[in-house]
Amino acid sequence: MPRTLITSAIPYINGIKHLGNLVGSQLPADLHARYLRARGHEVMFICATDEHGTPAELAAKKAGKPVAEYCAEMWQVQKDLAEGFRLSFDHFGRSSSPQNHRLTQHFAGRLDAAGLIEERSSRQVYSNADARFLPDRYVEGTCPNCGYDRARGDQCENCTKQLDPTDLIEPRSAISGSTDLEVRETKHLFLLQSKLRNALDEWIDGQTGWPVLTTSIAKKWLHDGEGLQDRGITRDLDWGIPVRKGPDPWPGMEGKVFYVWFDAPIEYIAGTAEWAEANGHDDTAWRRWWREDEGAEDVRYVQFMGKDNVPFHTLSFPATLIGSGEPWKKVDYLKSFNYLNYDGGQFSTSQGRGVFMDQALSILPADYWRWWLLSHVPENGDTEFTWEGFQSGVNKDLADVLGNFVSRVTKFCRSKFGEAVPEGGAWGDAEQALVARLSAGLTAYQRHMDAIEIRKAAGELRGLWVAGNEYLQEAAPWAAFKTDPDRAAMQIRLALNLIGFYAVISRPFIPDAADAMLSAMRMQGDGWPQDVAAALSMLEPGHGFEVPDVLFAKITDEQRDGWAAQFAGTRA
RNA sequence: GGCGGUGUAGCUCAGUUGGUUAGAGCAGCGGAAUCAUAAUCCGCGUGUCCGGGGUUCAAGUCCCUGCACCGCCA
Repeated sequence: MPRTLITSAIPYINGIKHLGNLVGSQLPADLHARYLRARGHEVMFICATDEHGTPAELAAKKAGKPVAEYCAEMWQVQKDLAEGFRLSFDHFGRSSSPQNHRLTQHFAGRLDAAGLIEERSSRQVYSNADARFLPDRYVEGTCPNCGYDRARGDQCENCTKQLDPTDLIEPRSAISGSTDLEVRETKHLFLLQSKLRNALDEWIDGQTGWPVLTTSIAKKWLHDGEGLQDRGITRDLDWGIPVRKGPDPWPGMEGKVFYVWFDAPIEYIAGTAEWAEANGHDDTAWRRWWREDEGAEDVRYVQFMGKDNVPFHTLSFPATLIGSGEPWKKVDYLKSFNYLNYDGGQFSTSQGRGVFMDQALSILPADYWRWWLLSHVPENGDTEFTWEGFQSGVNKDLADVLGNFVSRVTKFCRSKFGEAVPEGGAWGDAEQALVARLSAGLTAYQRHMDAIEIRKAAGELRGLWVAGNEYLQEAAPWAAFKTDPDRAAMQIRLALNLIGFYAVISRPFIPDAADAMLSAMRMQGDGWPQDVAAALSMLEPGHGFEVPDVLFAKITDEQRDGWAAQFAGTRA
């Protein structure tokens, strides 16, 4: 059985994600996981929350809660929303887990033993009032260049001049506003990525079939200017994974934690370890996915992420894995996405612009969003979300083409033959032609799904739905019924089978509707169709079914306009 | 400023290694049908493929250049 390891970029903990975040990693990853499971692969699909770093601390402070408590709550919120969108993670972990603590410390220890870590001193701004070091961007002051009084310590947003926090006039803490600041000497660990440049270069050269965008970003960072830079992997914070050398203390690093970007990708591995523990398995259960010397040599590892995450996944994380000197599984295929824009601008978490996951589920079922987002996923360029486009896409594809097909077939059968698959008649040329059409379409669909060409796959799937309507239109069982009831029975028997066929192949996109279709047809729906003719003969005459409720209610113009107005401003 | 991306029908987008009259969905127009969520099916596109040069027997597709928009980096 083929084995596939799938990870989605892990969402940051400080709030509910918007649809742009969802469509850029978790949702396409879920589609792939569901598809491969349906095709009989053994799949391990891991996601988690990314919990460390200053923004989490500040969000917790703003919420008036201890950061650990805040993260625990937000993890639950994000987990529930993921379930609401039917994201089928095998495990949704936390980067703050004990497993990640151990693994992150383990990797740091290995990297140090390999001579890849160096201690360096630097001078950073310390806030006495906040009792903490301030990252550059949390120091505010007046820009020496343009006089803007809210310039940040890394850059002035007004004149875009690159700044050092010590350049600022009248610097103050962005956290407390305190001006009681001083510059202190502090030591940090640096990962000597420069020493791994050749190894990374070789590894990337060995990858075939990666998108040009992915390899070009990696190559640029490897070779541009002075080449790959060494990277600080520790911070002066309380909330994070304490710096340790494996299980041992790291002299001189007391009170410091690892940088969030060092521990976050390791959570992919740790999350799998969390899965094992949660399910009562021992370590071999997760190591067979991650260690090439312990069973992972035949695993295919696919990552999903937005394009902004590509450098970390092509360079930083591989540097950690390669530098460890241990045979950890590295990514085989990296699928990255562009951005989803909202109605002429960007989705924005900080400005609350656009539709957020909780809001989306509060107005429409998950399948509506899944279908539209996946069929418009920004694979080749940025994509635009507009309420008009969403409405027409959903109404046409789901309500008119698929939903109505189910409705017309089941209702016609009920009125003419009753609520059971009718008997009589035999396939003719039209039915054979339909099988040929569906077989070709299914093959194309599978090819696109295998290649993770999501928009093309969605288009092909839609075409298969249309083919059913075309057949029905040409066969016209409502006309045949008057002159040749057996023939009408055969036609409608085929159409009823088609509902089950559609349910199975559409399930990765619209799992709830697919389940409703299967349930109405009283089918299990397990088993991907190997042979279309056989799949369309599964339901025997006499097999009972129900007419389901309307699968997809249409979005009205009033609803559309109301939502457009509701989400035009900022989030309450 | 450096790097990269994008610019194709009213809208959203496909267009593989350059090769016949540039495609799809939606919207629009016309028709068929009436089983169905007023749903479905069929037919209909005179587009400066952003502008300008160039390479070639042949360019939306390659090269140069200009413009517009968008990112990333410094």
